[in-house]
This record gives sequence, structure tokens and C-alpha cells, in this order.
Amino acid sequence: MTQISPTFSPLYRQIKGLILQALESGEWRPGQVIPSEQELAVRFNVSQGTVRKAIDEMAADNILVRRQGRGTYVASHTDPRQMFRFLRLVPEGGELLTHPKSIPVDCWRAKAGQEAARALAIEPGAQVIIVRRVLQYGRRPIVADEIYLPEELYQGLDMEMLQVWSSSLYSLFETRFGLRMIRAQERIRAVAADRAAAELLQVDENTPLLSVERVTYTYGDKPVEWRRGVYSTAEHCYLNDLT
Amino acid sequence: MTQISPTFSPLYRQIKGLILQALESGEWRPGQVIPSEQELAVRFNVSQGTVRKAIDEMAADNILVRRQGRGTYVASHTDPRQMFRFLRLVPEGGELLTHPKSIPVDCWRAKAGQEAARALAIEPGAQVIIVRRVLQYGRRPIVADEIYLPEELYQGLDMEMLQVWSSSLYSLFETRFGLRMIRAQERIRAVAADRAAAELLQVDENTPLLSVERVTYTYGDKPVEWRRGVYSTAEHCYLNDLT
DNA sequence: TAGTGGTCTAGACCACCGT
DNA sequence: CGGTGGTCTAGACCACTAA
Repeated sequence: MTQISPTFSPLYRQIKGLILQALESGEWRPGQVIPSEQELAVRFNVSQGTVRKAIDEMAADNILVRRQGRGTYVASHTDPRQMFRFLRLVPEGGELLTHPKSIPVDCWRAKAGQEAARALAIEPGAQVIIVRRVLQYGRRPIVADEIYLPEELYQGLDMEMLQVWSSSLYSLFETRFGLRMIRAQERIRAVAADRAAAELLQVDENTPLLSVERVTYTYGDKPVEWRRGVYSTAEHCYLNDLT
Repeated sequence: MTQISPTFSPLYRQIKGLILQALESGEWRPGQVIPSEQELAVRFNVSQGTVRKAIDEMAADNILVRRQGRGTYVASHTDPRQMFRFLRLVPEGGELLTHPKSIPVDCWRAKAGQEAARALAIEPGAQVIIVRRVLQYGRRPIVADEIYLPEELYQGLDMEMLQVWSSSLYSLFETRFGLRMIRAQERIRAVAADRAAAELLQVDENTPLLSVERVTYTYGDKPVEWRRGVYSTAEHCYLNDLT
């Protein structure tokens, strides 16, 4: 009489799925409050405790943010604390003091090559937008990036938009294209600066640099951004907490 | 009549503290079962739910491991799944297939320099043990490390012990010196291979390498290991998940 | 003061494990 | 089968926020 359950999923996970669906559908937008636990409990016909457990997990996933006494909010890259959530590069010795600044260098359309297509899970030859930019800490260029975006999801993105937008790229993507970056994966290697990188970062050719490749995912583990860049680590370092 | 609480700490956190104390005191050793939630609830005179929440946090911290139907265990670096928990270097393209192998090269005692003393929060000039070793993936040397350990905590560590111990260093430290590594922090830069590194890793001098500096902490955020090493990233990369 | 999330409890039942 | 952790519920009270 016991239940055979190869696909057993507890109630709170199903609730989590329903809340995720509502988020994907845009029912509640980044930065906004979602309904109270009590309201959601009524809506989904479960107890408040079950909703709570679903929300707990989503808060741990950085998808929702709890604020005691106020409510539960949809996480947003517009929030200054989330703005550089994925950036691990910090000035030598200390934590991050002042926010780096993104300087767009170039922006064009092209067909996706093998690598970009694989990283973004799109057809080779599909249209992509490529953004080249530099990240400055203070007045020093520290990061030189090339960012590959599936054109389909970023229609209308151009140099002007990049120049006008003074804060982080992800807050632009979220605001203009409704894209929520949930998680990312980076692959890091050491490389020698080629001429182009040396010029952008104002270092000598062949200076050792960090090569950082990042794939960023939205809901449902869908990749929506691929970037490859080089980091100058003369006065900065990549800081990683292992837990 | 309401409580003024500048130091308010919920019950379950106090319970967490008590369980941590018991762990530090060695009441339950790595790999062993701790008492059931019900037993702990009786012992600490709280409800099972409160104990559960304390254990939930400690499981999230990788200090305890829950096993349904069996009990809750003290996490151990002897467990194959935890053995290389802090190692982020993986073969190009894929995840980790076969475990790397640690080859000790040298081991000696010295006085802590400025850097080591600061990293380990000990007095400059205090006695430290320095271990030099190489990590091999298959037959290739990929990592060359220098590991600094406060002598006080690792009394009796020598080359023979390092050579006899075939598995990971942390499982040795745990088993022989009762040291549980809880978390670590790494600082990563790009450097050019010097002659010594080039020789150990069998690469050309000036090859770009990852420079990785790690401080490892035990209970109470006490640093108990400092290591600095270089990683060859020709066929491997440092893989980091951002969440 | 009303409403939100945060804590704590008690009890019922389920899924999993070893014997 | 008995014991463990895992889920779900219901209700009481606390801490925080905003109006």
C-alpha cells in the first residue's frame, strides 16, 4: 500500500515551482513585493509553513529577498547590493570600496560561432550581439570583456543604450529586456596579454592575465549570456569563498 | 515589558552554538552519528523543530550531513565526496573524473614571516611547518603548493607521514591532528612561471600560471592553514559557480 | 496599531534505512 | 518492524516596519 514514488516531490517544492512560474510570467516584477505568505497559502491552498519553506529556498537561491516587517521582494540587479553580485574581482587587500564603471567600446551583430553557440545553447549561425567593453576601478582599466548575447532576447540593444545606461549591464538587461540573471558559472585560466588586451588594459604585451569565461543563466537554467574577458591582477585579485 | 534585545539570538542559534561546542570538544568525531533530533531536543529542553532548524543550518554550512532513515553525521574530509571539496581545478571541458594525487616534495620547520603570521593570525617568528608538494592529475603535475601550518597544531607532522598517507591532506589533518576544515577563502592572480615552478610543473619559464592563495578556517573562524600555489591551466581550468 | 516575516511548539503522517 | 530524518499542519507569540 506504500506509494511508489520515483518522481516524488514534496508539496513545498511544487509551490516553489508555481511561484517560479508566476515570476517567469512577469506577474511580479524585480524589485516589487510579492503577496504575503498568508495570501499565498490561501491561493495555493496549503499552510503558511509550506509556503514559508518554498520561499526559504528561493531566498537561499537569491531569487527572492525577505525583509522582516515589510514583505518578500523579487530580487533585482537594480539593487546596489546585487549589482555586482557575480563580480569577484576586488582591490588588493581590501573588499570592494567603490563600484567599478563599465565603459562600452564597441557593439555589433554577427553569426554565432561554434563556441558561442554551444555556450548559449543556440544554433551555430544564429544571430548574436557582441559587446566589447572595459571595466574601470577608479580610473584604471582592469577588465576587458567580450559579451555574446542571443539577438532574439536583446532586440534593440546598441551602443547608445549602453552609453546612456550608467549602472551595471545586468540591471540594464533586467530593466530593458526583462531578463533575470539567476546564476552563473566561470572558468578561469592564466594567459599572456595579446596586443589588443595589452592596449585596453594599459599593460605590457605578454603580461600574465586572468582569462575568465562566464555563462549566465536565467530561470530554468537557460543560458542567456556568454562572456570572455581578461582581468589585470597587478593591483586586484579574484576573491573566492569556499564553503 | 517587551524584551530589549540588542543581542537577541533565537533559540535555534543558541542550540547551534551548543552543538558546535560539543563538536569542538570532540564529543562526536568526524564520520560518526550524532544523537537523533528527538534525543537532542530532550537534552537541550527544546522542541524537535528547534533542533531541526539548528541542524538545518549546520548542514547548509557543511558541518553536519543528514542521511534520511539513518541519522545525522559529522562531516568528514575522509568521505570521498568531501575529500577535494575546496579544489576547484578540473580537467578542461569536463567535471572531475579521477581524483588528483598529492606528492610531497619537502617538509621543514621555520619561523613565520610577516605574511604567514598575518594569514594564520599568529605571532611573527612563531614556529611553522612548511610543506612543499605537487598535485598530479593522472601523471601530469598541475599544481605546485607551499603549505604553512602553525607547528603548535601539527606536532609530529613530517615527510614520512605525508608519504604514507595516500589520500587528501585534509583527511590526514583531521585524522591525525583532530582539525576540521570548515571554510576557506582564495585569492587568485595571474603570474609568470619562475624557474622553480616551471621545473615542478614541467612547463616553460614565464608560462602564465594561476597564483592561488588560500586561508583555511576551522570552528570559530580560526585560521589553521595558509597555502600559496601555482596552477597550470593549459589543460585544466578553475571552475567557479556563482550564485 | 495593523500587517509582515521570524520563532517556537506539538502532533500527525510519510519516506527511507537497517534488521 | 522500529527508528531516523522529511513533510505538513495549526496556532501562539515575538520582532520589525510603516503609517
